[in-house]
Amino acid sequence: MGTRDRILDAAAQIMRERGVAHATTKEIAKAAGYSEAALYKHFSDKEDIILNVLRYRMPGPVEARPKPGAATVEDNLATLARGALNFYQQSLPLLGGLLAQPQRMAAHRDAMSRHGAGPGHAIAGIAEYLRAEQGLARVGDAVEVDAVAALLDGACFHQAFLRYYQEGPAATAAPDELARSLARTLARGL
Amino acid sequence: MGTRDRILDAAAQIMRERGVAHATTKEIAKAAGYSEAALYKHFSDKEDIILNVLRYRMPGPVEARPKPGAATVEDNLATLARGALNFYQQSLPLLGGLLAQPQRMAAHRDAMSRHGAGPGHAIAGIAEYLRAEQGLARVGDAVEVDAVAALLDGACFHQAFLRYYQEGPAATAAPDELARSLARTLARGL
DNA sequence: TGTACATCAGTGAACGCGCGTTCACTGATGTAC
DNA sequence: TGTACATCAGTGAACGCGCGTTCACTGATGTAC
Repeated sequence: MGTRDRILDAAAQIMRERGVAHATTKEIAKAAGYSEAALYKHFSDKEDIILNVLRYRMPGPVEARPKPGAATVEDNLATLARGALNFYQQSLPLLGGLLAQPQRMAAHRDAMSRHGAGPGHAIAGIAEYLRAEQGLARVGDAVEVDAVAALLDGACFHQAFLRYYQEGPAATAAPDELARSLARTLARGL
Repeated sequence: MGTRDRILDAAAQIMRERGVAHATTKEIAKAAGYSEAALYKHFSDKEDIILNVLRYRMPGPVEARPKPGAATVEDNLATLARGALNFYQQSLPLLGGLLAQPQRMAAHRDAMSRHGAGPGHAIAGIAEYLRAEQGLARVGDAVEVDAVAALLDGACFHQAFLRYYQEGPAATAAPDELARSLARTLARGL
């Protein structure tokens, strides 16, 4: 693993565990095992480090996309909810730093949209899955799939936020029953 | 209006419009129309100012609690959604600053819980309303009202976040159709 | 009414500190002949 | 094989800056006699 990666890993870890405010050049260098000066051999400035963490150290998008037609729709929604809860629980501490500085947020947003990623992307994925199920007649045609996706993803985002708020960086994982009850409730209207 | 209030107003405005990172003693004092030294006649330190903003300059909790039994449940959910969207859109910029510093978050959480307030409080209000409707047989007994409340409030929180992320501090209000489609979709399963 | 003193909101200027950043430098590795 | 030079990752020490904070002070208002 190269120096560059080690620096990004160190910065990401500090941001996650102690918040962006603690991610100073001194702390990042110390955690990475280099001098502060070394940071500047690999990044143009500190902002460059932070933005690269935000770009390349965000947890990957949810892996397990359920197959339309397989299992039950309710179970699949629960799977999606579990993935979203997990994703948001990992990425919130990094996103949090963005909110503190609207101008950094703008830089991040532009970088992400060129990337085709960013928050809100998950909603599109859930809606896409639901539309496929609509094609298979397992979800009613009158169902507003975008609203369902917004409800499910939003609830997961909010729950992740609440857990982070209440327990801090070391927050425990949300109980599996949460994902199931959200899916169960939404499935009633499909 | 006293000096103390003017200082808190100035700090709140800066935090909302430019982020906590810009809420320095210099900027706060300038916006309030006093010297920096004056801040210390009214607050013990800067942290004290920030925490007081978080406590007393958060938008008030949602005002319009719909009456159980009146109108339709769906309309009432839409009203609750509108209130939540509005509330979160105003308070997110302030909450954002908390996420950047877990230790400040802890201080805020303790202060809020002693207060009986804080994020997540809205969910309890929505669930309470739904339970009342259950008593009136306008909502099925099998409905998990806590899940419905988590979905509705979570979606509003998330949408407010997405708008803030995409448009910054001057984000426009969410379209009314959003609140209605969320309510409509949830009402299908009641 | 006048005098002497107390109180207190607010100030200008300075302070130390930690931050991000840059500097001249080192020492290891590669390369030309 | 040995010598001379180039390259480059990484360093220790210093830099300037903006931050939060404190200091001695002012000037207005109140109060006792």
